[in-house]
Amino acid sequence: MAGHWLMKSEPAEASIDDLARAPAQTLGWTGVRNYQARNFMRDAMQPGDDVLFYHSSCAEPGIAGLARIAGRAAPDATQFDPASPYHDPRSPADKPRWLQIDVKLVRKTRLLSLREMRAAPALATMRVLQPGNRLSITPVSDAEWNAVLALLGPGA
DNA sequence: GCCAACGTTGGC
DNA sequence: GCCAACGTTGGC
Repeated sequence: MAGHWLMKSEPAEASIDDLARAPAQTLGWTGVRNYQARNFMRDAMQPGDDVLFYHSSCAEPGIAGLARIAGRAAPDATQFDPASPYHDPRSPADKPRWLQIDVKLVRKTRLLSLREMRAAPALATMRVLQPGNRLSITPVSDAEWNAVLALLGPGA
């Protein structure tokens, strides 16, 4: 069975609508600058894995759509771009420190708000809901994935 | 290896 | 804008 993940994005930077408008409805997930999240991309994420696309740091945080991992982890070019806010001068060119992975839209859903997620007992175990969690990529269990789909409702 | 200082995240 | 939680840095 494919793995499941929740990936956070600030909609001001990359929203579910940006993903829908992207060529092949696919975006490279760049800008991850946390080792744990990078290691998920490098070691655990597989093409075909399911993704909950989560909007963070915005007026209505929550799950905004479903997506899928569309490739393998590869060096994130923004780390070598001095003009990028994600530039990392300490990353060796011959041994890139940061990775990205392609994410392809499955479909936009209704917004499953953070408030609604917190209110759902079936989602209480979700990593993203744990106090103090800041990871931008977190694993999602089969049960959590199914519970999210059930909450999204028919047609989701 | 410790740990204080600092920067970032992200909901509110 | 606030602030708590967390990760990273760097001096020692």
